[in-house]
Amino acid sequence: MSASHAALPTKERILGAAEELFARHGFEGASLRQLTAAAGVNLAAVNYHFGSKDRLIEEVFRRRLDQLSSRRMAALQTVSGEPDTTIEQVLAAFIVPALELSHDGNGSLFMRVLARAFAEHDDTLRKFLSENYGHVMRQFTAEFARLLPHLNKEELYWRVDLVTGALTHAMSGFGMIQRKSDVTEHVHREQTAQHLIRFAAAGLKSP
Amino acid sequence: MSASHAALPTKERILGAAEELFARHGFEGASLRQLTAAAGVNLAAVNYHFGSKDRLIEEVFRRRLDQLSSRRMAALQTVSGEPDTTIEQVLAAFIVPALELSHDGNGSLFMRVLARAFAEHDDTLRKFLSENYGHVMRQFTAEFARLLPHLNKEELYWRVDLVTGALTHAMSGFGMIQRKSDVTEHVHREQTAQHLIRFAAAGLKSP
DNA sequence: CCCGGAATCAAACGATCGTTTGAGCATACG
DNA sequence: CGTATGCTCAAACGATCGTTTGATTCCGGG
Repeated sequence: MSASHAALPTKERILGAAEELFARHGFEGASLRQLTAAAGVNLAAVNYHFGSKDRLIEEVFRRRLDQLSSRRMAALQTVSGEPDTTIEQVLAAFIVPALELSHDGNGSLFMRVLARAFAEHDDTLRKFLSENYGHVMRQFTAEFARLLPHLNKEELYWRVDLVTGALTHAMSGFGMIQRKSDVTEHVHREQTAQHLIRFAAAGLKSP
Repeated sequence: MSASHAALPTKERILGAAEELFARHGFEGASLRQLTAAAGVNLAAVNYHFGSKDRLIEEVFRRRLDQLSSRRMAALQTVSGEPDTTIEQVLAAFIVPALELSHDGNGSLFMRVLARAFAEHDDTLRKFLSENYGHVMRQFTAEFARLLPHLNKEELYWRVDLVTGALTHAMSGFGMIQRKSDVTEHVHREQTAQHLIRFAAAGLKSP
């Protein structure tokens, strides 16, 4: 039934199963025995290919965040710095790549993994995220600062922070909003993006 | 050093230590041995007083959520149903009690516990929260519906959901916003409430 | 053909988990 | 005084955790 038992190499199968089980049971809650069983590989394969469980966790993040960050930066480049750039365009550059991530593979589960990582307050993990992907947030914040010159630094940071909270919440599927069976996933993703962008833009623009 | 070794009864000491360690290490990450050691009680005391770790977790929620919910409902009663009720008033009734929770005891840690509970996607816990405290969210949503009659049901649900995400994010101390040393905690709490209310009100009112 | 490094495997390691047990202690009531 | 009752304690239970080991299988280059 599960397609992950296909001809994929062992490393990829472990990463896929890890993403799913970390999202479902957390980093401490998902054991390597559950994980390797789901991936259809031997228990020792994790330590052989990744060295330890912690390094496996890092790889799960790296695989998804590398493409997410580059897509976000690329999208931001095409709209930023212009005289007619809009808040909505910058928000779209931030949001749409994240929603698209849930298109391929089990990417949607990764947003739940990410939300968990935030909730866990794990200093090691936060440092890893900040060091490797902090420049993306800084770039977006700089563009928001340009488009909202009337906001002082503190106000701006607050609002960007609240936007991030709303996005993380929505993208990780916390809330009550679920896709109805009569809309395709593609349509649902576009609706989600529109709701997010409209809400966040209003909050950011508030005088 | 830790004040929790005072004359408090065993049950209270366990609940206090549990709140702190669950916030810091998660429900699965915090062991009963760490927990009872921090509380200065015997390992078996948890199972004696609470029956199991799961029931202890429920009690941690019940203790804080009972007062949070009743304070929210009381605050809502004083402003709802009037012809001149404002969105900001309803938001304040929702937000301020949560921020005040972090005033007494280690209540601030509880918001992190709550954020974790959302992130964990634990069905048992979500069912418990929904059954015992779902009526609060429903009451607030009904009042928002009255004040925003131009929004259809789906739009309203989306926006309330995004507001909840922003609040949870901010109140659990995810983001970069930290209290500066030159402002008292009381002032910081008022500033936080103002930022939250302004941002959320703008998002809700967006046409 | 054969050999050598990569990969997989079953099995075991010590540590730690939540829970249970039964003896010991306290305080209050007849 | 004797004895219940509520609570605490050290110790042990079986289960499960991440990790390591050493043997076995697989496969391409000399």
